[in-house]
Amino acid sequence: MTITAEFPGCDDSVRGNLFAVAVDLVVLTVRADELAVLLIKRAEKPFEGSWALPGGFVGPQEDLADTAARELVALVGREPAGHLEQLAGYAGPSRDPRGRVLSVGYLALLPDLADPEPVDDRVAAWHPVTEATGLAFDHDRIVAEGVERARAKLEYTTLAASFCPPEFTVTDLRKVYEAVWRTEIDPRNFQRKVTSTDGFLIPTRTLVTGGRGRPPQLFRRGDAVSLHPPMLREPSRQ
Amino acid sequence: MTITAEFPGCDDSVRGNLFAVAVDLVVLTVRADELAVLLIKRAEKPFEGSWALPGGFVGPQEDLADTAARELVALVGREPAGHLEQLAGYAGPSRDPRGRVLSVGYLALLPDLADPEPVDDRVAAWHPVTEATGLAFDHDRIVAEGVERARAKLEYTTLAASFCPPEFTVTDLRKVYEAVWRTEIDPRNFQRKVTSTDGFLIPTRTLVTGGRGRPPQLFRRGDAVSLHPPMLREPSRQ
DNA sequence: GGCAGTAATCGTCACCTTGACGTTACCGCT
DNA sequence: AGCGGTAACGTCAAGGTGACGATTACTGCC
Repeated sequence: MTITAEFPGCDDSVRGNLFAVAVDLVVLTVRADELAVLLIKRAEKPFEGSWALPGGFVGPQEDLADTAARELVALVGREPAGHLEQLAGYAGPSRDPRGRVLSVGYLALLPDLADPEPVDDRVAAWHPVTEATGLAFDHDRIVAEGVERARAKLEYTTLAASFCPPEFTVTDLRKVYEAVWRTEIDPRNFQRKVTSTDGFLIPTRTLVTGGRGRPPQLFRRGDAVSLHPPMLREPSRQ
Repeated sequence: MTITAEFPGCDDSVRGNLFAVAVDLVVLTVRADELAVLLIKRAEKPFEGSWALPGGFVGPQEDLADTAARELVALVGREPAGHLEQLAGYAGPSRDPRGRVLSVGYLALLPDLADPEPVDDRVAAWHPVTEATGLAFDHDRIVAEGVERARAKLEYTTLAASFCPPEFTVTDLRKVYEAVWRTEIDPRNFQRKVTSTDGFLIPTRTLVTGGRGRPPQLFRRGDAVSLHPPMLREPSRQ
């Protein structure tokens, strides 16, 4: 197949230097009080047998966000309730031994789901991010940047609720923060902060009975997207 | 030129759907108390005569950051003192009529320079961001995202100093914030904030004489990269 | 030199947020 | 009913910030 018909007006250096473009997903969730990333075991070369981010190539009529959404649906089986945003592009000249591949990382934050089904005969599994090292390609770096993006965004957005099911308690939400930041947060101060922030949480006036202790209230996520003022990871040395 | 030799192990859908990859620069500076972006007048189709972001294709052995740095040097003539970071990837199927082109936006924050020289016979000029509309391709959107990134980063980083020359006064720095945020800031509170933040500003103990009023002190930027606690654009309705 | 003008710098105060931590409310269990 | 456990509410001091007054140190003019 020749491609010289394309890119009229561009010189040969462009036509001779084309890229395959893939989208790689950093799908994060909170499982067992730990931040976890969804990985797929590679069944073919290169990096056969290694764990890698799920991903795929961008289709002929697709935009990047389309590809990311399509792959996310393929992974979790349905239109997910969480959050999806672009991370960055990665295009090191030797990042893929098969040829010149540019990957666009996408970050997805999802509620904890059942164990994932195999995708295209490849094993998929959640891994705590602390143990997700030695991945294929440059996926270690992409995971690291995704995790750092998630950590930072919890500070000044309400995205933590994306890790929660449609209805959740304040404690559920606090455990998300504690898992993502790997810190402990005072439950009383946390409750004051999130319930006093306009539009973060909508009380449903229903209680969760059956557990030990005083039954907590259920909340739904509100319309607010940003936290003003933010909730800072490292306190300002007060 | 055939490309079927590349991408062993990938199916034909990959080989038949390759992208040219370009880097587009959103170069921002503060001129005349306004945030301005560096644009180039296109001399060829498509969008002949329109203003566009400076950019170019990624070379065979280049990483994206290499391309961005190379183009920035070509634009401003020398290794610049400011800041350069990746914005995002843009790959809409019809964003370039010549073919499938993925652009990776890079954001550069520079001190105010002399009027730019023409680049490759194309006119280059600073435009206030408020007037930078109707650009070629999807560059309106890329500029908007770059400006928003810059606005957000001034809140919680010391990047505002990237808009300043090596030595600058507190008022210079405040005018950067005011230009980028399009707000007015109380000079006394601003001075207290930036001079009390450890590592933001290093006093040079030299004064600028010749102007009206009390001569201000000159500062250099310090090692700090983040602002803790941040300086928020919209006050928390105090 | 003395004075007004101007801008940088320092100071003050009230308000808000937050960290630390005590107290009360409401459940299941025995 | 008593108890343990968790949720929810209250209290207080410390620190940061907005609003704004006061002071300082220069230039330019008379």
